[in-house]
Amino acid sequence: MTDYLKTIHKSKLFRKVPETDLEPLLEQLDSQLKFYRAGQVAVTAGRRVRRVGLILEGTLNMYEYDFWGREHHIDTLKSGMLLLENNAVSGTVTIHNYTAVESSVILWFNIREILRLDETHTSNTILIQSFMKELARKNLQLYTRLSDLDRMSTKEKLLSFLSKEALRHNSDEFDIPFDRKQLADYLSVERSAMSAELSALARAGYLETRRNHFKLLKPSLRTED
Amino acid sequence: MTDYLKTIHKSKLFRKVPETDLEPLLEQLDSQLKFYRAGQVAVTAGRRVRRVGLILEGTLNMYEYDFWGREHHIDTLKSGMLLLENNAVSGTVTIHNYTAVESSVILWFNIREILRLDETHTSNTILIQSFMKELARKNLQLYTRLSDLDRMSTKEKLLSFLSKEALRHNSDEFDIPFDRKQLADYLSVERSAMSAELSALARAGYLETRRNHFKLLKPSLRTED
DNA sequence: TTCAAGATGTTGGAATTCCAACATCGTTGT
DNA sequence: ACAACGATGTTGGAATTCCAACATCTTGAA
Repeated sequence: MTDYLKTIHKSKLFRKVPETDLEPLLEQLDSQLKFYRAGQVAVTAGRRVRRVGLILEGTLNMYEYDFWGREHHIDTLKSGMLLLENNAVSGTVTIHNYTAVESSVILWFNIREILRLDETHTSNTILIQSFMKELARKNLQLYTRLSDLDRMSTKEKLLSFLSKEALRHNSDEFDIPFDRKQLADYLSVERSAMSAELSALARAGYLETRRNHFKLLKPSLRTED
Repeated sequence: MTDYLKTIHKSKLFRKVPETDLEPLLEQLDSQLKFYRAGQVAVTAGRRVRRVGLILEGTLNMYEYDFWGREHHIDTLKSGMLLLENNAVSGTVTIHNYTAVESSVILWFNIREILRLDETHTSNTILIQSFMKELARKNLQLYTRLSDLDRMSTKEKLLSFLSKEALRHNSDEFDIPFDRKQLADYLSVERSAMSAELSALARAGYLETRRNHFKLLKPSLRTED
């Protein structure tokens, strides 16, 4: 564990815990390091979850099997991210599987331990604050993508995404963090069809784009061309 | 406030707080009741959020405006549900608007107050537990829908949704909580096209359905017909 | 029981999207 | 400068979805 104390202390979750409190806190949380080889299954769907995982090193693939046994990719989790945080808090069974795609290290800890009524150290409160912020951050992130996918056409998905990017950058001109293929995956549409739709939107005067740079155009401005 | 103490105590969030602790706790949280007429705007996008809202009575419409000024419905919030919980925790600005669709009552309270390092009453810890569970529950709910929408065709969206319903009911035969129109909205597809796709799936041997009752069929069983 | 309204299924043409194939553009390494 | 490769844009036919219109089935009220 001591080998990874620095890494743990760099994570969003434990960053604000005073360095001297970290080791006893981890002990209180009944935490444990586990090492996974590339390809090794870390978590299988169907198990009741008690501990949260914090990825210290490596990358995990998060996926699920449907009723007909087909595998579906959900997300790729990288160093610094949590896993099973929701099931651990709510004490539910996970429907997801997790496999290491490269050699990985996970810190497992019992977050509910921190909520015990009789233990109220400062570092406990700090950890709870950080943990809640992580849950809230994830919620907002899921809401954002959900509102992009909750559209009936590629055009509307694009406009939804670009609208929020403009809001996020507080400007009608901005760079997006995706290339075309990544954007198509994010919106769950086919790359070349999306590319065609972007061209159509540009022709229609909604925007200008080149690579990952975008400029959105207001209808009122468009008519003044 | 006293008029609504019973309602508050019935909510998921405050249910587990001892009844005698409730009123002082609400005071500690700097809480406040607000009343909204039908049609009245409760929250406008762009404001930094400090308090969480708990809907005690009524219904709110949650929506956003895109860059081009078009309004998009996000969700309909009913009695017992929280609003702005994520922005309040993370201290961020909300991009959503909320309007009362009928006469409504909201309890506003400062959840961060509960996380102050110097205040550690039992009821505080209980509230934090309930609040975290709500965040986690919402996260799981968003993940569920997201994985249904993250498909390229109506057929795949349906199979994803039905798979998880089967898992949830722990049975290949179950009732879904939607009628056809609601299901189409949930999956962001057109009702009649979805209806046609369901018929096609039934013909192809994936399932049997009548109204909101479904029975999923395994390929292996299908071939034995 | 009958009727009316709502829910569901079906159909055909228009529009969109998928998909594969290929052209063009940009970047990187030599 | 040039070649190679990856990213992006374009195109056409197949497949899917939208959309409107209508038929049929269910449910609840009279």
